[in-house]
Amino acid sequence: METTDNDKRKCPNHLSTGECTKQLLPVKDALDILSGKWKLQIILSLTFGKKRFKQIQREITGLTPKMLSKELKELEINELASRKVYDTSPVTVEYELTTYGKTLKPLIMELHKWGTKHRKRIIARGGRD
Amino acid sequence: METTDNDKRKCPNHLSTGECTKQLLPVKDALDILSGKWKLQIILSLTFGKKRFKQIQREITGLTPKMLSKELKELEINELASRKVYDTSPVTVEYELTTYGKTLKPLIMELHKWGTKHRKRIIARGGRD
DNA sequence: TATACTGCTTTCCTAGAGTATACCGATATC
DNA sequence: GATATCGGTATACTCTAGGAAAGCAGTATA
Repeated sequence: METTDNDKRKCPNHLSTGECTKQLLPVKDALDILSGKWKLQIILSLTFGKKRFKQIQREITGLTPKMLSKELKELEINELASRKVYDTSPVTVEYELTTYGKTLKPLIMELHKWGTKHRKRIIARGGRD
Repeated sequence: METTDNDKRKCPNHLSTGECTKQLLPVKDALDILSGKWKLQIILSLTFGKKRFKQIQREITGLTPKMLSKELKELEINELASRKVYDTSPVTVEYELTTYGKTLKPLIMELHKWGTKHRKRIIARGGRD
C-alpha cells in the first residue's frame, strides 16, 4: 500500500503521499479528542486553576449545562480533567486538569496567541464576513 | 456587566470571571475558523508545500471531494489558503498556504507534537476507550 | 409557601457536518 | 469505443453536535 507508483509522484519536499498521510495520523488523533466548539475553551479555562461547574459555565459565553456536562465527561474519560465531589451543603464539584491535561498547555497557548492576532485582524477589517 | 459581586468571587489566580471570559475570546475566534474534522489536517498537508486537489484528497484518508471542496473554499475566504487555476489540458488547480496561513505553523506543530505523544499513549493501552 | 442557588440530567428538537454515489467536460491513453 | 485522470458539482441521505427548556434533590433565605 505504500511506495507504489502513485506514491512518489507528486508530494514536494521529499514526502510521498504515504508519508504525508502518516504525518496526518497524530493530528487526526488529537483532533478526535479536542475538536468541537467547547473542549479547548474549557481546557483553557481550567489552565487558570481548578474550577466549579457553574464557574466554568459563567466564564464561557453561550455554554449550556448540558454541553458542559457532556464535554467534562469526555475530558474525564480521556484523562485530561479530573472531577472531585465534596460532600458539602448543596454539594461542591471541582474540576481540574490532570497532569496529562496540563501537557496541552503549549498547544492552548499557541492557539491563544494565534487567536489574539487573528482577532485583531478581523476587528481591523470591521467584523467578520 | 463586569466587576459585579459575582465577578470577583471565585476565579483563582487573580482572574475574575470577566477576565477569564476575555481570555477565552481569542480562542473562540480561532476555533470558529479552525474547528471541524478536516481543516487542520488540510492545513498540515499544505504546510509541506503547494498541492493539487486530488493530491490532498489522496493524502487525507476518508476525505470526500465534497468536503474538501467546501473546506478549501472556507480556507480561501479566511485568507489562509490560495487557489490558482492553470489553463492546462484537463485543468490544473493548485492550493497553497497564504502568508497568513503560514502563521498557523507553530500551532499545527504543537498539535502534531501533542498528537504524537497522545497516539503513543493510546496505542500503549491497546486502543482507545 | 415561595423563590433562588447548586450541579447536574432528561427530553425534544434542528441545523449543518459529514457520507455515498454518481456525474460533468476535457483530454489522453489503450 | 472503453477507460482513466482532473477538479470538481448534484443529490440524497445519516448522524450527531449543539440549543432550549424543564426538572430534581438539597439548602438557604424570606
